[in-house]
Amino acid sequence: MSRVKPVTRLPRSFYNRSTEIVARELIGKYIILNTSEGRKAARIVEVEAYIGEEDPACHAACGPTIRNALMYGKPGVSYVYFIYGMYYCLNFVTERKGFPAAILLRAAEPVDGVESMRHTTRHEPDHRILSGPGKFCRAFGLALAQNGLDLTGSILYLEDRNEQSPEIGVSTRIGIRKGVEKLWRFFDSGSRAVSGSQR
DNA sequence: TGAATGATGCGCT
DNA sequence: GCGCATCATTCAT
Repeated sequence: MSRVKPVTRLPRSFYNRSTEIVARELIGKYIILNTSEGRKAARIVEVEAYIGEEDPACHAACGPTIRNALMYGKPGVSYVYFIYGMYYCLNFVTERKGFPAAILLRAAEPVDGVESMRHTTRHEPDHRILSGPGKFCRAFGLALAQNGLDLTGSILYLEDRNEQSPEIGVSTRIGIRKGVEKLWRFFDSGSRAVSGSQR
């Protein structure tokens, strides 16, 4: 007798907790995007936490601005920003309203809609298509139009497929100049889709 | 296998 | 004007 594993959509209460805990638990969860183009899904294997005004690498380090206002808002919302003149990065807002924190999605493994993602990179094996925050957004077609989406809605949301938890690796964050010492990068140490090195 | 570099535009001071 | 939570390419070892 086979039992179907329960699949649950992550509720807002999941995001309304300590960002470090949420980031660690996001590894192995699934991100789903439904658009007129079709459905895309991927398994999250790498994230970074950006926590509060005391974190010099956090966009909220200089206090609230128009740009980072979403990080001060309610948890369970997407925060998309444009960087380096070419790339978008997707974040999930965490913690209570008024406390600015978010989790950057850095890498994932393609699950559904792989064909449409493959067109965004050239000569890459499947497990590298989503291996980087800019590459992920490009493959998923995410841009500023997807900024501020409610992750408890039906367009963009995360799923817990109740799989066995992967082995979690921890390291310093990548690509930042301030706040380098914080061990706030979490990844699935068994996944080839993790960006860069695994140390 | 790793380090250096150019492309590129927006938000902030 | 400067700096940036990047990527792909080039050049060096």
